[in-house]
Amino acid sequence: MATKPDVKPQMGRRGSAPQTRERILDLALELFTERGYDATSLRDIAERLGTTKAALYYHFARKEDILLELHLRLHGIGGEVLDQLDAMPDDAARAAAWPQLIDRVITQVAENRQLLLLHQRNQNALRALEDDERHQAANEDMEERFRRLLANPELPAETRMRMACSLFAAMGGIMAGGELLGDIDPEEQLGLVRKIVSGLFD
Amino acid sequence: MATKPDVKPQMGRRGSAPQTRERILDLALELFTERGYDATSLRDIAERLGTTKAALYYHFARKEDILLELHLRLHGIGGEVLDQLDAMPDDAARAAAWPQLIDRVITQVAENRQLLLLHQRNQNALRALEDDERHQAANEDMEERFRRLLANPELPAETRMRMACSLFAAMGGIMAGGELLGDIDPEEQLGLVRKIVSGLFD
DNA sequence: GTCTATATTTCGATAGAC
DNA sequence: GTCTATCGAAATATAGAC
Repeated sequence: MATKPDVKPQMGRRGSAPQTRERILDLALELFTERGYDATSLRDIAERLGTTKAALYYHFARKEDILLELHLRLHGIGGEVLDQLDAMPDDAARAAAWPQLIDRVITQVAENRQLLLLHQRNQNALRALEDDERHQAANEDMEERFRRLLANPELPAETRMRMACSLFAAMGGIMAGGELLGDIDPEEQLGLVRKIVSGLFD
Repeated sequence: MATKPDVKPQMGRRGSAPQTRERILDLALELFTERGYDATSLRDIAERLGTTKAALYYHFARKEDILLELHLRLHGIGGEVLDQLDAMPDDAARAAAWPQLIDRVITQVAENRQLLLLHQRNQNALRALEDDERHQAANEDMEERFRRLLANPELPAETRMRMACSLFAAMGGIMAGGELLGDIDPEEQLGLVRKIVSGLFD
């Protein structure tokens, strides 16, 4: 019940190998996104990292914990935007503020593209993680909170659908732009998405 | 090289157990979508189907083949729409016809929601399938053909981004509507999405 | 902190009876 | 067409030396 029952390695005193944990996470993020969590073995990670499976187990007790830590980074992303949402009196006010919210979401999505790719391509593994104990707290991820808002039956149907469509248009446009519109300047892409999506609220 | 090198069981003459293959596919579609292809073992499928792993291997030589067959159903969906696209002279004409195309896509998506969920939640497994021989033909799935069109650098950037955003808004709205807007009549949902997305082309 | 070696489990796939 | 039984490979995870 203590706050920190197991102290993690975190960082060694000197420059020994303090950032190994980070290197594992970065590589895992890359591999989990491009071939999927289930299809990525610890052996894959260890090999490409130039170490062994056992070394990974020094830093993470279970394979799940690697994905879990990446999931926590994901939680951090929407925090600012969602706290802003929670501060509003009711869902009607939230719906009214939607256009400004989408604008911030676009920024956040563009800045955290790879983490969102991880989420998008490993929805199943992440959901299994949430069902799997020791994860109750901080379970409030962006998706779930959006879901709750859109599910409110007291808002007009058209309002709700418009919120959903604009969210998908914004996220999809930014996410897909990276691969499909590679010849277009990223900043220009952001501007285009903002302009196009804003057209949904006239 | 023959057209049908291996004759599949298909259907037994009488009512013996002709639809076993279909039952496997239906259950696999359900399990693959809700827990993922990699996380679904043949034992899982066999158990919930009330049979054994070995029985599955009579109908499908490899686990991959089950996913492959479901993938083929997916190919069939967009065919009509995409043939219509191919019949046009150039990408500029295709871009001009985009609003009508989105309208048909909305219909198709709504009618094949679960298959599209399978695709969305198993992108990695499906991509691995395509790299994995004996799948060269019919490799023209909807996604790839859309991708090619949107990647054409000769179209104006805004046109391309508008196409992308409208596609995501339409697909996302329909797909998410099933879970988020369950209290709203599905037909009304379709109408709302059509109306909202059409606002992107004014 | 990282290694070698191994335990343990599970999965995909096969063999052969019925 | 379906079963029992089993093989072989690969994965997660652990033990213990350094």
